[in-house]
Formats: sequence, structure tokens, C-alpha cells
Amino acid sequence: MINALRGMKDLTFEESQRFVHIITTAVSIAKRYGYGYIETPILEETALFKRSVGESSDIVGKEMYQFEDKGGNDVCMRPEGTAGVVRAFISAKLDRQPQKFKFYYYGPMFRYERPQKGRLRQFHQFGCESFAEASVYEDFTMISMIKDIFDALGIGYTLQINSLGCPECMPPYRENLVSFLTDIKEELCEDCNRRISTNPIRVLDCKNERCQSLLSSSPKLIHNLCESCDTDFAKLKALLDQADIAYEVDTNLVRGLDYYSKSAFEFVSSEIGAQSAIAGGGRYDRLVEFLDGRATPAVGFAIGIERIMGLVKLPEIGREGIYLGAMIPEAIDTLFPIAQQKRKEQKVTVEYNKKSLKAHLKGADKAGAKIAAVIGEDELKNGTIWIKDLESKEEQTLPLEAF
RNA sequence: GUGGAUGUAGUUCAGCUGGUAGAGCACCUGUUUGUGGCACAGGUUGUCGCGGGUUCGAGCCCCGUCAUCCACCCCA
Repeated sequence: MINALRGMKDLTFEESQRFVHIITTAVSIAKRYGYGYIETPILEETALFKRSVGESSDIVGKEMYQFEDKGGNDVCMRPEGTAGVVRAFISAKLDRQPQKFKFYYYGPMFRYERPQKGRLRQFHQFGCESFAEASVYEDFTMISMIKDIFDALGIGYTLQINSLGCPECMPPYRENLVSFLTDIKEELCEDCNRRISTNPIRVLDCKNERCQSLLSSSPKLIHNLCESCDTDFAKLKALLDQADIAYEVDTNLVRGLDYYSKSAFEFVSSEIGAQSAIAGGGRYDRLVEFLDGRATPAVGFAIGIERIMGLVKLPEIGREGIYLGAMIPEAIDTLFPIAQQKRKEQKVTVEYNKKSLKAHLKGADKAGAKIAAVIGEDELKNGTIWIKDLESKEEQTLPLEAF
């Protein structure tokens, strides 16, 4: 027997219903916010991710499904969605248009990690990217959209926000931080020591308690923002307050991808285990430029479908449609014209074998049908059909034309 | 990549100090030969993850391997 690969899952029945429900809910809300669908390839040139996500990230460093294709190209299964959308945006030369563009997407992402609760090798994201809108109002609007989606799905969450600064205030802060960290490096954990040179900002995120206590007196970017970043962050908080959206400022919130700047946010849930982030995003004003486009400000986010799958309240669906069956072989053929007609509007299940009335009713029950319609000897002779409403238990025999 | 736990019927699990497997649920059939969801009765299903080893004998012990789960790491 061949099993699915490690970290890859099949979805059926209730799970697949949840999946579809999440996507359709998110899509309808994104459309209301003016987003249009974008589909980009799953396979991209490896260089795209190296340049966008960043070589220092774990994603690019050790988690990519990377290989050489038959034409000798260095390719990679996308580990996240933003890079591909930005690439498509630039390829279509939309960066040269004096307009704003908003796209939503959803689909599989691939990361070669050790699976655990809420972490798969093939997982799915729903995401949005907004281009050419530099205003912090857009950051706010995006958070508000995620809130709408989670509310519609009945999901509880905590919102965490932070500002990651910009090319003006980040570099001096980084130097500042590195010198602080270097002074105490003997006491920091092994991982943090490595991070001082690779990605010092991420030291702030260390889960080691000892490191955290040492870091309490570290310089905070939030207190070293340039004027523009500072006023934008203040504005974002004000807008969230005004909209009554609860949030926590988490000065240690560091997005794992290199391309973020200014606003960063993460929605977390306490109910799903260690992998608690259910959505994450932020501003990435420089990414279009990094990928050889014309400088274009942008904001985006992604929701992890599998992460919220268990949290979603699925609307209850009752009995639906019609079950058709025959009690004698000669009546079976008469079922199909009826089915054809009824399927124009309803769900129809046809049983191809003759069965006893009892067996048909059981079958109708199992099929989740609202109406059981059966043709037996008498009905065939009289050109009628026997109907039972499985909910109200009402039954009647109707002429075929009247059904 | 690291650590821990677990792998027995479709599924959830039991299986005492080693003697060639059981329960609930699900499924199928019956309980007036044309009436469902309930109840009752009966029934089907397993190379006990895989490969070695110890033993007269292993689901139970040992080694290896694969997989799953949880955590670290990282992130959606």
C-alpha cells in the first residue's frame, strides 16, 4: 500500500468541508475589500525565494523543496505566497502603472520541516497582497479584513502588532542592538550567539527564559523609530482603538521573513498547540525593488488554513435533496428521467439496485436525503411515485408528472 | 536537524508474570413478505507497522528500520 508522503494530508468528508468553507468565506470577504484573484505557479526559480524571503531565514536555509528540473533549472516549490505574487506583479509590469492593485490567492505551500501539530510539509494559505498603497490606513484595513474573516468563521484570537522600522531607523537600531548583545553574549544561549551575526533581531524572539530576562533591558526598536515610522505606528494603534479591535504591542514580534518593514502583525490562538500563529503579515515596501521592479509600497498577510481548521464552526447542514429507488427491476429505468429533471435544482441520489422499501429508506437516510422517492410494482403500473418526507414523515403517492 | 511517546480489525482502544487475539463504535443481515433514524438478536473484518534476533513458543523480550504524534527549532 502506498501512503501519502510525510507531512502531507488527504482531506475528506467533514475536513474537506471545513477547508472549502474557510476558503469561500475568506474569498467573499476579500472581494468585498476590493481584492481580485491571482493565480501564480507553485514552482518558481529558487533565486526568487532567496532574494525575497532571505537567505538568512530558516525557510530558505533549510526548508525548501528545491531541485534541478530536467532542463537543468534550479527550481523550488513555493514555501510561501508573497514572493510569487510580487514576481507576477513585476512580470506584468504593473509596477509601472500609476494605480493600486489588490490580489488574493490561496493554495498549497511547501516546507521541508519535521511535522507536528499545526505544521505540515504541504500546507495551505489564503493570502492578500496590496500594492502601491503606502498609507497606514491600508495596514489597518488589512487587519480589519482578517478580523472580519475570523469573526465570520467563529474563531477566537489575539492580535499582536509591532513596528519593524524602515531603512532609515532599522540599521542604526540594529547596530545598537548588536553591541548590546555582544556585551552579554557569554550569558546568552548558543542559538542566540549564532543569531547575533545572522539575524540579531531574532534574538529578541528567543524562547529561552534566561535569555528573555537578560533581554528585558535591551534597546527596543519601538523606542528608536524614525519620525515617519513612529507616527504611522501611533496612527495604526489609534485606528485599531477606534475600530474597537483589541491588540497587544509585542516588541519582540519579529516576522521570520526578511522582507518585512514597518507594521508587522500576527494573529495567534491559544487553542491549537505550540504552533499558535494563525495569520501573519505586514508591510514590505522594499520587496518590489529587491525583485527588480520599480519601488512600490505594499502590504500583505497570509492565513494558515490547517491552523484554523479545528477552530472553525461549521454551519450545520440538515437533510438535503432526493433519494430515488426502485423495488422491482423493471422500475429502475424510470428513475433516470426523474433524476435528470430534478438535478437541475437539487441534489439527487439514485440507487441502481432494486431493494425492499425498508432498505431504500435506510439508504435515503444514509444519503442524508430529505425526500425518499420509491417506485414499486403498484406505482409502476399506475404511473405514480411514492414520496416520503424523511423529516416530517409525511408520505404520499403522486402521479409522475406531478412530482 | 534534536528529544520524548506511540504503532493490534474501517475506527477508538484492551491484551495480566512470553503459550499463535478481543471490546465499543462503524458496517452487513434479520426482528409482519412495502416503511428509515431507536431497541434487540446475529454476523463480517486482522500477514498484531516492517525486517532480523532470543525462545520449544513472541502482540508481548532484544536490535534495526519505517511511520505517526507531541515538543524543541521555526513559522501560517
